[in-house]
Amino acid sequence: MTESAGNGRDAEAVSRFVESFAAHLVEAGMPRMPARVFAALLSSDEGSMTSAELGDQLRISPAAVSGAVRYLAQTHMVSREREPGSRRERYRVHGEQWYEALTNREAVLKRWESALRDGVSSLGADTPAGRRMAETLAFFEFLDGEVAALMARWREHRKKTFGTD
Amino acid sequence: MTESAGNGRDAEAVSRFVESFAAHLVEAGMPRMPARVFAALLSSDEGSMTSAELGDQLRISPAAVSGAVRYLAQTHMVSREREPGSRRERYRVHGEQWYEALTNREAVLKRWESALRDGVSSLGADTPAGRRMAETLAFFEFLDGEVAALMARWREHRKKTFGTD
DNA sequence: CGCTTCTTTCAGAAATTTGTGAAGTTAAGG
DNA sequence: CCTTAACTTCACAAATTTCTGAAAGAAGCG
Repeated sequence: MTESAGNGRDAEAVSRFVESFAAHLVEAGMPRMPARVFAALLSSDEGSMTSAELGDQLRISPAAVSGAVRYLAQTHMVSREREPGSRRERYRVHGEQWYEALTNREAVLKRWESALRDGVSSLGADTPAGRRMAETLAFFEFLDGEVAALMARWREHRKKTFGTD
Repeated sequence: MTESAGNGRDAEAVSRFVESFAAHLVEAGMPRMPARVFAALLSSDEGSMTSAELGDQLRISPAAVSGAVRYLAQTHMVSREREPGSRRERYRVHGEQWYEALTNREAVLKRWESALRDGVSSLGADTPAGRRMAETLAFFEFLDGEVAALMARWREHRKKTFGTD
């Protein structure tokens, strides 16, 4: 049997997956440590781990965990919660909502739109470059509306498929 | 008047916009030089520039232009074209299609799905972590289908708004 | 063919990013 | 309060990335 402890998981395979998944996140622009920590959390059965568990599994210092977790919390990909009656903290992935956060660029889209508006006026609304910028702006505005609707459809779809709501 | 040459553009303002737009791209995960080059191209009236023009405007070496352009070409954000009867090359943004490229993750989505499938089997389809992974996978598969439809709606919307097709 | 103009490659310098150990801070539990 | 467990911050060393100058490589043009 390839399983180590009685935890019902092949630690080797899980670790490989964690690292490979983290690599994808890195490629998508996430810093290395946050990516590894996030992948580890996502692969945990509880969906949450303590700082010590993370440092232990990933072989990184408490400082690295701290930095990674700060990043993840700021970008709303994990939440921190205090273990009652202990100075231990748990970091948790919002179960099925993390990828919603990924697409829920809300604020991000707004910043892009604002930057593009600046562009249109810097370039001149009546120039070819300005028009190109205006069209890009229109695309983002369009996206803005579509994303919300798309996520609504997903929740519907998920409920039908998983019964999870 | 704040315009310098007779080119009808406030070079200062345009440059500021180029740098600020590039900064957004960097934040979104694009390397610095490609981002700056891309922003410059996007802000040009012709939608295309030569290597020399780019190096000149951005104050970077030919080597840097070369590297940036290679990146952009590989990711399909610009195309290279030879100026007929010259060894000069022009780099061009695909007008209104660059942001389609941004969303047209096609291959990217497939890679994620494949990684997630690995995850489900590494974690065990019957474990909590495995189920979480399976649901994420379902989300990406869902996205896959939605993105195409969304872009179709955009083209429709664009035609109505800009008459550009 | 060789000259010339442009682009690419490459090795290395410079800057940036990353992760650590160690000291510092906070808060639980006596 | 004091002790101690846990997390955070900070300065720095190490690794990585980024950009350049220089040299080599194409390709038009005579």
